[in-house]
Parts: sequence; C-alpha cells; structure tokens
Amino acid sequence: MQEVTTHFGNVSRKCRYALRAMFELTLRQGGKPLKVNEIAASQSISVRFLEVILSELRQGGFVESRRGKSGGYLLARKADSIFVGQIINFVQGNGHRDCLDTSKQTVPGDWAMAGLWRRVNEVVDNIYNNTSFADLIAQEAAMKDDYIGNYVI
Amino acid sequence: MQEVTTHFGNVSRKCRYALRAMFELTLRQGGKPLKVNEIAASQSISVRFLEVILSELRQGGFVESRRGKSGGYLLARKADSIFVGQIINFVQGNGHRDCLDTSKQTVPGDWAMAGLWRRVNEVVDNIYNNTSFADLIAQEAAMKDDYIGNYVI
DNA sequence: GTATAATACTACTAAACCAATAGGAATAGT
DNA sequence: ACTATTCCTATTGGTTTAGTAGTATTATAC
Repeated sequence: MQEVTTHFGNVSRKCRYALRAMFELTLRQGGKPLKVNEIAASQSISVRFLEVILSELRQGGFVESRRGKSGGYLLARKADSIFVGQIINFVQGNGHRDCLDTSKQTVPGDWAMAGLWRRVNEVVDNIYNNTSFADLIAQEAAMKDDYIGNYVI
Repeated sequence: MQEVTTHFGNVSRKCRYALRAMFELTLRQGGKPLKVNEIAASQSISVRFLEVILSELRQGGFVESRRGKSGGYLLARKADSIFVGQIINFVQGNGHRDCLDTSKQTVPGDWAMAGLWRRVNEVVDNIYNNTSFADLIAQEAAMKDDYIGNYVI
C-alpha cells in the first residue's frame, strides 16, 4: 500500500503553525494570557509571522487577545469545543472560497470523479471535525507515555 | 458538519486531467489506440498540455503509445489493475518528494500532529488505492442510471 | 499621565509552484 | 518521400505561500 497524498494532510505551513499555536495555548492555558514570543519560541515559529497568524485566529473567534504590558493570547473557548477542522477551514480557506462546481461542462467521468472527491472529503472531514484540541493534548500524552514505555523501561 | 478540505481531494488540476485521460482510455479502449486530440476534445483539456501529461503517464508505465499516422495511446494494463492512487502518487509526486521529517526539532505537539496526519493519510490512501478505473466506470454508469431513475421516470 | 510593552493593521517582497505554451525532433504508416 | 502523430526540453505567466517591515493602537504599571 503506497502513500498517495503529500504528508501533513495537504495542509499549508501557515495552517500547521496555526494548529500548533492553538495546541500551545491549550497546553499552557491558566488565566494569564500567553505572549506571542513565548509561543513562537516554544514552537520555533517566526515571531512576526506568528503575529499575523494569531491575529487571524482572533478575527475567527478562536482566541482572545489582551493588549498592553501584560497582554497576550488566550483560548476563546474551552479546548474540547474547538476542533482542528474549524481551524483548518478558517485559515486555509480565507478569502478565496474556491467556486466549487462552476464547471458544469459535463464530460465523461464527471459523476464518478465527483463521487470520488466526495468520499475522500467525507472521511477527511470526519477526522478533522472530530478532533478537538483537548483530544490532541490527550493523544500527545498517551503517545509519549507509549514511547517511554517501549524504549526506556 | 462543515467542509474542511478544498474540493477535488487536494489533487492538482494536472493530476485530475491525468485521471480523466485514464478514465477516457478505459472507457473507449478497443484495440485501436486513442489519439490525444480525441481525448482532449472529449474531456475539454488543452491538447498541448494533455500531450505532456500522457507522456508522463507513459513513462510511469500506465499507458502505452503508438507513434506515426495511426498512433495514439492505450492502457498498459487491464483497467481493474490500475488504481487511482497509483496515478495520483505518480503525477503529483514527480520529482520533489517532500523531504518528510527532516525537521526532527521536537516541539510540543509533534506526536499528536504526526498522529493526526497519519490517520488522515491512511483513510485517504485507503480510498485511492482501492479504486480502480474499472470501478470508476462502473460507478459512473450506476450514478447515471440513478439520476435517470430519479428524475425522468 | 507618561513611558512602555505588548497586540493590530496594512502593505510589501521573494520564492516556490502550477498550468499552459512553444518549437522542434523522432517515428511509423501510407 | 510525405504526413500525421507522439516525444522531448525549455520557457512563460500567473497565482499562492511564507515571511518581513513599518507603524499605529492599546492597556498596564509606575
């Protein structure tokens, strides 16, 4: 069984940064806002670029920001109600909502192809829309434990 | 449930053309080779661009070509042994096999993210690698019948 | 109430990638 | 030989992406 899709689930670097920022915010939430610097350092992302990304996430309603001296970013909702799919959808599809099926030009294979893309989108969406950041944190912990369990004991 | 991925399963236009060309070749196979012109016309693809694509498909061993006056293209194997995933893998990943995980830089979330991409790639690959062009032809026929059944009778 | 440390906004740039084009060389049938 | 076709290599133009830069705005601390 060979690998078909390019890795990272066909998600742009920017979008992956957004996911990691959300992950970090989930991981280190605790009343106090988290500074862009800190997130950037922890995740090794360019500070400037991360500013842009977090600003978009704020406009999307996923995070809240506090300005001024002791400002930073916070999750806008609880981590178990924010799903990976929402972030990907928002960051990836900002602006150019690809005009789906304008091409009603009916060539042989249209039906079969449409069916194929539909099936693929279904399974992918199913994963993305059912993985919350709370889930990711849990998985991270579990996988790390697993690793230690297998290799260190 | 909102839609996450961009439509067409994140497959490039060129790659989609390749799939349609294969579909057409499957549909109209019958001893005689099929000309690029004919495929291009039937699928409304630029002839020149389709030449490039078919040439690549030949190098990939998916089609055979006959040159000269009554030349054209033929499937290299039977349609039920050529899978969508093979085409996508070959056309999409020509040359720049994205240096997967060079970035062993261990930031928080690495494990969880890797797991996420793995799950996504698994389900997608599963679909692509189990859909042959024979399947597509069958599906096309079935879906068309269904359409007629619902709307015309 | 002023200095300061942070986010917010807008625009820009460089590079990568993609779709498509161009021109001609090789080949096989008639 | 002629001609219709595939074959090969290179190049273009456009779009997207990743990242940068400069400045404005805001809230806090003192």
